[in-house]
Amino acid sequence: MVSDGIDRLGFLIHDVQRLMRKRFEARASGLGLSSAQWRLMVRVAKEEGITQARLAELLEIEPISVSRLVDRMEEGGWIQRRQDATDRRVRMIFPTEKASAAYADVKSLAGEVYEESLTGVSPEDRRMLIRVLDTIVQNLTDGEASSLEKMKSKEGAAA
Amino acid sequence: MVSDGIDRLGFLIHDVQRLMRKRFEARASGLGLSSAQWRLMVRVAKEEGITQARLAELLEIEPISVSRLVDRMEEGGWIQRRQDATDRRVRMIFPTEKASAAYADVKSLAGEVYEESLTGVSPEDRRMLIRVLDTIVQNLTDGEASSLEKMKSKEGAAA
DNA sequence: CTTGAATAGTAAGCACGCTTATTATATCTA
DNA sequence: TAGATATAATAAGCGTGCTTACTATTCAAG
Repeated sequence: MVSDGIDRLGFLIHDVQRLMRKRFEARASGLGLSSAQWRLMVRVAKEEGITQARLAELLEIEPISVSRLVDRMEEGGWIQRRQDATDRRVRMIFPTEKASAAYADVKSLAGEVYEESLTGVSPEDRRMLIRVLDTIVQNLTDGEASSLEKMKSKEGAAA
Repeated sequence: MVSDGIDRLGFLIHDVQRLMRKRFEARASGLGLSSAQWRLMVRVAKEEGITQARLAELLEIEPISVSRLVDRMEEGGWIQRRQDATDRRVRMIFPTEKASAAYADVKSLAGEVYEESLTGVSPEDRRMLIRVLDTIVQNLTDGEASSLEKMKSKEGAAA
């Protein structure tokens, strides 16, 4: 019954995440960009001027974690904080020239890691993998009251 | 070509790992046991008296990380360090009564998290998921010279 | 036996997540 | 308008990983 390895799921996911992060960071180490910083950079590239609070929502980490991540990325010259003219509480985040220049390179670097990870995995299995991982995220997100009201267009599937 | 979502693989794996860890720790918080501590406890349960160096190999973390994890677990009353009679460099790790008593409960707790994660996923897809994750681990482990000489019974598949 | 390399464990200090608490500013309400 | 409440960001301190450097001990040569 459990001999299909489901009892190893947590350990496997943990190992896969660790190994993928490790390999990505080994490649990106020349740039001085960590995987956490890359995740944030993707959001900033998609929405320049995004606030830290919004980043915390999207990345699903705490505002304080964003604050310190942004500290280090500002030091590293990847992003820049700017005041919002209408709300002085807010810091808007913009990518620097350096970030914009590196973006495509880092993205293809991430793609390489994914390809290497999936060597020998058929296209059907790849699709299924993504589908199952999406399902797991949904299963673990629903009913967690994740401080987001994103269940707008989701109905009928919840237990 | 990339519209199958493979370009999200890293983010997905990251999210799944984070959510599973979070849910596990929410359940186990009453016990005061983190997921890292649980991973170590499993190894100690399987091989009482295991050394810290061996734990570092099996968990694939650095010896210093084991050292501090063991510090906290000793404080928490989960494990006990004992001297090796024949080699005074070595610390052998033993589970405490408390650990042995909690083991089965925590294990079934982990099982619950896996079940909840996989709600709505067919048995075939579950098997495939485990198989693909195993493949990814192998893909990312081979050629990394992971300080382990575990490629004893592995031949013919390496690039 | 003594020197030198290897091995087991730890210390110090960093990255990135957390919880809890604080400051500054906006907004709502009485 | 004044006071309460909410929101954006940060501070302090912890857990778990890392790198680099160190101590203690064992083992291998000579």
